[in-house]
Parts: sequence; C-alpha cells; structure tokens
Amino acid sequence: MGGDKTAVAGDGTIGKACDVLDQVAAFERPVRFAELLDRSNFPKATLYRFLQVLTNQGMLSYDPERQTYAPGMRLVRLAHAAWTQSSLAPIARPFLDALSKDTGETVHLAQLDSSQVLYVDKRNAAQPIEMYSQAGKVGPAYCTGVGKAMMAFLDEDSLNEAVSQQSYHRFTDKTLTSEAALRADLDLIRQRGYAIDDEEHEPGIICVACPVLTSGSRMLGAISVTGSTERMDFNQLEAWVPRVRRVAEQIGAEAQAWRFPETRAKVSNDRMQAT
Amino acid sequence: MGGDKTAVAGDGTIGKACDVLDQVAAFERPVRFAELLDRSNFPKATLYRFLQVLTNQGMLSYDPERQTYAPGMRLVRLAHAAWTQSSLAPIARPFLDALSKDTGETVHLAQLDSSQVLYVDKRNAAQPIEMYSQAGKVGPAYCTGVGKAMMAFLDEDSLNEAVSQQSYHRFTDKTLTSEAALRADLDLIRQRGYAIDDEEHEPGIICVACPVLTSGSRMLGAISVTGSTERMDFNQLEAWVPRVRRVAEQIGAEAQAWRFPETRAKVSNDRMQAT
DNA sequence: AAACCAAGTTTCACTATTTGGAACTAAATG
DNA sequence: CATTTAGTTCCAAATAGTGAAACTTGGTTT
Repeated sequence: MGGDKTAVAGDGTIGKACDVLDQVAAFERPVRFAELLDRSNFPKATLYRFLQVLTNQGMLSYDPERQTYAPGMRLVRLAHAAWTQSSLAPIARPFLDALSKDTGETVHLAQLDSSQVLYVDKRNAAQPIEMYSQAGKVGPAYCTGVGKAMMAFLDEDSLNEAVSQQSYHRFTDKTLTSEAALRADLDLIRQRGYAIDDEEHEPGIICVACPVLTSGSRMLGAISVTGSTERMDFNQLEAWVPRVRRVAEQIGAEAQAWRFPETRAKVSNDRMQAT
Repeated sequence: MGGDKTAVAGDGTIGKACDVLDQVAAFERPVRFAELLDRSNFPKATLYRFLQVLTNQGMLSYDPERQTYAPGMRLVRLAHAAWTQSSLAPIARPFLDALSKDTGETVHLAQLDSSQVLYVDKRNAAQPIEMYSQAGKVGPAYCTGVGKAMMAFLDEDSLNEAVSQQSYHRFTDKTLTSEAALRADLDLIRQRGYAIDDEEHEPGIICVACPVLTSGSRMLGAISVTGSTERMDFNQLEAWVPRVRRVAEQIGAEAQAWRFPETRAKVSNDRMQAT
C-alpha cells in the first residue's frame, strides 16, 4: 500500500464522493485542485464537478483567496450526531471521568473503524477537555493497547480481515512487525483479558487496555490507561488492570442496556400493536 | 417551516445522499427504515439503496438487530479533519483556556453555518450548569449571544440572508420574535461591539459575546461568556466584556496570520481586465 | 394451522445523470 | 508579448440511478 492513487471506490457516485472527501481530509491542510488531481484517478472534469458539488453541500469548504479546499463544517454537524448516537462516548463518559480521576493518568476510549483505532473520547492527565480535540483521531491498531484489545475479541472473520490490513510499520524497536507476532500477542490478550502496549508505538509510552464487550461477547470498543516510563513502570500500571477491567465491564453492561440490547430473549414484542 | 417533508436537494445524487444523512442525523436516535421513508420524498427502493450505499461507506452505521440506522463513525473521522483545518478551534484553544480560567464561567466558541450557530469549542464553568451546547452542536442564531454577535458583523447580503432564515420561535418571553426586533438589536450590537443574550434562549441563562474579526472586518466567528441569573447579574457579566473583546481580537489576529491571510491588500482586482 | 399483514428487499425496463476527452479562458511566468 | 500552467466549460456516449411492482420474511390475527 504505497503512495499510489487510491482505487476508485466500489459503489457508484456516492462512493466516489466519499473517496474525494477522504482524499481532501488526508492532506491535513487546505489543498489545491491540482494537488488533488495528482492523487486521484478521476479525470479533471469529474474531480472538478465533485469538488463543486461537495462544496455546495458544505461537505467541503473552499477558500477563494487561496483556491484551496478543506473538509467542511457540515461534517462537524453530522459528526456530532454520529458521536452522540453511534459511539460509546456518551455512555462511557461518567465512567471515564471516574477512571481518570482515580488514576490521574491519561484515559482513552476507542472503537474500531476500518481496522484502525478511532479514538472517540479521552481524558488528559491534567485538564478537562472537550470533544473532538482528540476524539476523531485515528491510529494504528496493531501497536496500541486499545487496538490490540479490540482485535483480540473480534470474531474470526473480522479478526482475519483486521490482522491482514495492518501496516506493520516499525515505530519503535518493540513494535510487533509481523502478522504472526501480532496473532501470538492477541492470543495472550484474549486469555488474560487485557492488552498491554510496551512502547510499541511511541518510546516512553506504555499502556494497559481492556475491551468493552456485551454479555454476548460482541466487541464494542476498548478503554486504556496510559503512562510514561519516566514516571512509572509496568508494575504500577498493571496494578490498575482490575479497575480498568471493571470499568470496561460497566460500560459494556450500560451500552447493552441502552443501545445493543441483544435481548431477543423471550421478551419479544418491543412493538405493541393496537387493533 | 413545519414538519413537512424536506425538499429534494439541488445537486444530483450527492446532494440527495447528503440529504439522507441529514435526515438520519435529525432523528437524534437510531432510526428505522420506515420512519425515514415517511419523512423523505424518496421512493422506497431509492431510499433503500441510498441507505445501503451510505452504510457500506461507513457514513451511516446499521444495527442489524434493531434494524436501525444512525450516523456513522466515518463522519467522526472526517469531522476531525474539518475541525482541525476549517474551524477556529485550534487557533483559539489557548485563548479559550485562559478566558475560562480567568472567568470561571462557561465559554463558547462558535461559527456561523447555514445561518445557524455551530459551536466549535467550549469550556465548562467551574460549577457547570446543565445546558444545551457542545462542540458540533447547532443552535439558533437570533436568540443567542454568539449568533447575534456574528450576524451583526456580516456584510449586507449575508446579513439579509441570515436574518431572513431565522425561525423566530419564542423560547422565552424575552426572545426576539421578529426580524425588525432582531435588526434593531443587531444595530446596537454593531455599535457597541458586543452582544448580550438576556435569557432569550433559555430562562436563567445570560451571556455576553464578541465577534472574531479579521483586520479587514471579515467575520470569522464569535466567543461568549455565559452565566446563570442565579449566581450573577448582568453587571457582573458585563464587567467581563473588555476581557472577552480582547480575547476575540487576539483570536482574530492569530487566525488571520494562520489561515485567512487577506494579505493581497490593494491588489484589488478580483476582476481586472486586460486590453 | 392457515391466512394475513407489515416491514424490508429485490427486480428490471426506462431514463436522467454522470462521464471525460478536448477545447477554452484566466492568470502567472519568462 | 509569447508561453506555460491552472482552472473551467462543453457535449455526445455510456453508465448509473430510478421507482412501480413483485417478492420474502417474520410476526400476528382469525
């Protein structure tokens, strides 16, 4: 997966439009028409029209002075709805607050999105934060605590897919850089119920993470507590594991009640019907 | 603008797809196919295909158990890019932190998006009041401090459009419920340089707001400090105005340097004509 | 148990939209 | 002033979207 042009998305016009959005977002800065043209397979006129329409719709914003495109504010509006409805964040919030307060360390809540880690909420060691200052950011799954905790509890098909889509880039000399090594670690994680990140992504950064599961073992996300080797060692960090695990379980239970009822039990009719 | 079905969007397939996204988001809860079908003009099969494709793309998420759709996590990813690049939030962050610390009150940063207030960042009061606002959330412009502060400094065309698109719903008995009343207030705001919200949106909630402007008077957004009538009165709140104004100016200056260079000063010719 | 109903899904002939090569214009450069 | 580069418009060909209707599924009524 080198730097070649993105393959055109599968489904129709809408898929292509989403592709364009991703392309623009990928630059992480306002971007000119020509730059986008290079990196896309679309012919000039086609790309041009896409940018026009998306800008019209507020999905992109256009700066006429600089002639640059950037992701638009309509996305922020929509994402607010997504964050509220489809993420674990609203449910997890009070638990994260408590965990953050108790540990005094950085706490993350993440979900898996196209085999990547998507951070949906966070508490800093220091100050209270708001929404997507950090939430919305993505990171690699194979070398983070939350990523591995989540992958370990995927069903077989999803796991195979996820594992095969990792880049295995070596960030530090402790990074797991092969599918085999990752699978071995995932087995261990599944067995003991939590994952560790021992400076696999950033030097000096260690963390412990637990998956958030429904009672039916459906994996919903993961939470982690992160520390730095300067201030603590693994023994201190692992002491938090039982606490982290309990919080993860609470979030899972809460989520199940609220959003992933998985009931099906015998209750049957959530829809009662007159006449 | 009552509860009738949304008019079909202008531009093509993509516009319609965005419409569907808005429709789903508007429910503020996971929603079933049939519910969406009622509120949209699309025929069954068409809407169905849209939902399929959008779900495929991760713009929506589908819960197979409940058969419900909700805005998808891909939006959160994209919005992160939008927030980082197209909003004032990254620039304003340190200033908001300081302002929040100094005042101890709730602080908002907002931008105008389709004539509505879009909150892009927020700091909670030391003693938080339960209140309607979070990053990504939208609210009315005609009855909020930030909304009025922004509208007052729009150019004439934009102002006319914005003013005409307000709903003028009466939230409290102090809400301005006519275009004339709003325009009068906007004149006053323009003159004194800041806006107030005197329980016009929520009873007991008052605020002062200043616009964020470039040196060329281009309106970029607004910031506000909010309080509750239980703990303070307007005199106390208005004492913060100079401080708020200074922060708004700092943000404006910073933003101009970073993102809205507006240099080009006298270059003038948006249309210069050869020969 | 058979008939019924409602919600969701698939089909397919019809057509409106998208497509993209190429021509065009505007602005930047030598 | 000639030339290049960047952005915009055109239009015939082809693809992709449309939506009425038929079908499937799962649950409820007679």
